[in-house]
Amino acid sequence: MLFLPAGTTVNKKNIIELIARKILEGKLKTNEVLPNEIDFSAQLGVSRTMIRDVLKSLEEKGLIERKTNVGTRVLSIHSWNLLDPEILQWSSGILTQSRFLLSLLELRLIVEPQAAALAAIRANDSDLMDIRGNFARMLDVETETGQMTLNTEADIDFHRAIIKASGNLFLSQLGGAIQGALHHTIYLSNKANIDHRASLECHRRVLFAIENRNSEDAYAGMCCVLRNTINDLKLQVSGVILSDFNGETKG
Amino acid sequence: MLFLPAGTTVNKKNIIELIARKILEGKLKTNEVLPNEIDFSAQLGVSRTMIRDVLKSLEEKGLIERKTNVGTRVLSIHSWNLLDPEILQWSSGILTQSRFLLSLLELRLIVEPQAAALAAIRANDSDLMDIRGNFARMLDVETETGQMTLNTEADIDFHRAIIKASGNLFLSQLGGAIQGALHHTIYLSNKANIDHRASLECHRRVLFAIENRNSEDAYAGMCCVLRNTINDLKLQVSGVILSDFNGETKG
DNA sequence: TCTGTTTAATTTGTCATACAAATAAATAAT
DNA sequence: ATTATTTATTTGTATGACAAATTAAACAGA
Repeated sequence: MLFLPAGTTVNKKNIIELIARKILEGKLKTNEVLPNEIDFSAQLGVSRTMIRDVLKSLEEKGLIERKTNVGTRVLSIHSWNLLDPEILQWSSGILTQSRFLLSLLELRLIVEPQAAALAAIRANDSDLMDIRGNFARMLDVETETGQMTLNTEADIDFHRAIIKASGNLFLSQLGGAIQGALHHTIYLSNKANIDHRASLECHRRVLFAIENRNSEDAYAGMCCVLRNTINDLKLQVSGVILSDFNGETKG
Repeated sequence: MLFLPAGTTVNKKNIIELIARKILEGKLKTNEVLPNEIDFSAQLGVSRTMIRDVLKSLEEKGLIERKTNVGTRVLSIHSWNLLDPEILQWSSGILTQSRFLLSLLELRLIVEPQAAALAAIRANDSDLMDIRGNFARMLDVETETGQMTLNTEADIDFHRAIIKASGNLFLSQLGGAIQGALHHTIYLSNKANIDHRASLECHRRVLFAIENRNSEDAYAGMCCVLRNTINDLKLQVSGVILSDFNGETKG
């Protein structure tokens, strides 16, 4: 039985998110069969039409599969469309699991330095203004404790602006996908309660490199930024990019 | 007025593909408004229910946007979910446009060498068997003209197996997305009617490197493979990864 | 004539119901 | 026991009606 949290308005978006989160968090397990459409709609107090719309959305995201006379089955993580921005946004619950989080950081390590290098080559005036502006906003910090903290939203926008400036259609899409995840890694990083002076300097280095059309340094600077993030998260990583997941075996 | 090609059965999948291709090929231009649901369903001879299902799919892929009393508007390429495997598969028509094709090759240059390096570290026995098997299949060539050609499907599977062996959840997803595109670049490459002996040797180098757990060489080998592809396509590329798109300006 | 408000028209969104198609499970026939 | 047939269940499609949202038109007032 699934229920919307009290006070939540019953609409399509909320129902989709409710079910999606249950699946992503593992409350609804792989191969588990959901109620049939009639019962399901009755349980949630909506029409079958709406439930079908909801299930269609979840199906397109690779979370479920529907078959006549079988019903709606939950698919495994290998079928999930992890790059879907909404999926990432709803994945806060599983982002602490190392396999997932490390895969994500690994992706960032692969993509973002190259994106920064390309941005150094291709960024136009508008792109530069965006990147510069977001860097400036990062400094708007409330120094309550005197410790150096950064503006999370500006940090995210900074990374996004660089990916956009890379001028690559597919990287831009990944940027959209990474955004939700960035939010969480940065959040976790901030929660780790670490002084971000070093990180800020790396960010500045990236900005300068892009402004000076120095793609090698942009690449190196972005590596530095990400290495800082990894250190902040106290994750054990090594190897070419990131080595094996702390001895975890693959699925 | 949209019509399905003669002989095509009228079902959801075909209608989705029909409209999607029209949008991807530019026959339906950005901001263009499609017929309302009633008229549209009448034109295609299906129910409004089905048209709504079709439009919902297209909406989730970022191709269109629906608004009350405005109708269904075609969105610009920046909203398209380019990483969706189906979108890539249907994009054959625009894959010859340099901006799109180069963005794609660039993505492969960024992702695949790193994936090969990771595969060298993490591939298990099953992964190795897959990679080895696909390489072997590449050699099953019909040497009609005596010229060296490769088995396209095996080639694709080879790349896919490596990305899968990287053990990274997100790279695997990209692999699925890249697959359709791989098909086309390899197709174009084959059409270029070039001797693939050199390319095959690079592939072999990647296989050996992964088998010997030599990630640096796996990385270098994959770069070699891709550089071959780029040469085959006779594309002008330079710079850190790939330089500016032959003087094209960004949008 | 211009401006702001109200009204009407259009289009998507939701609901209810009925039936078709597909498929798994139960049953009967050999 | 095996195979074919029937039956039941579940999703898929069709239809018609109304709700909700939003644009466009009509209109009133200055």
